[in-house]
Amino acid sequence: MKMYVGNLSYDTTKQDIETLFAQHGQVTDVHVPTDRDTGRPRGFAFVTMDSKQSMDNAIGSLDGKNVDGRNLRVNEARPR
DNA sequence: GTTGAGCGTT
Repeated sequence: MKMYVGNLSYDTTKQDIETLFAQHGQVTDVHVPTDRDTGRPRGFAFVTMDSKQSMDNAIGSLDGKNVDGRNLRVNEARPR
């Protein structure tokens, strides 16, 4: 139950994401990768939820949502 | 600014 959250503002934190997604289902994990060289957020994140239902619900409600001046992109994550 | 790490040879 992993999904990709892209087009994030660099001001959006892990905490912000967790709060957003928790409103649509049970969030089990949030990961915000930072650039290995610059230490800067990369502008996207990964959220894991407890079920596909939660995931679909969150995607349907949050994809395209304007947060911090940017429209979120939410969909199922690709394999790493 | 669009698909995760870190160690250090998988």
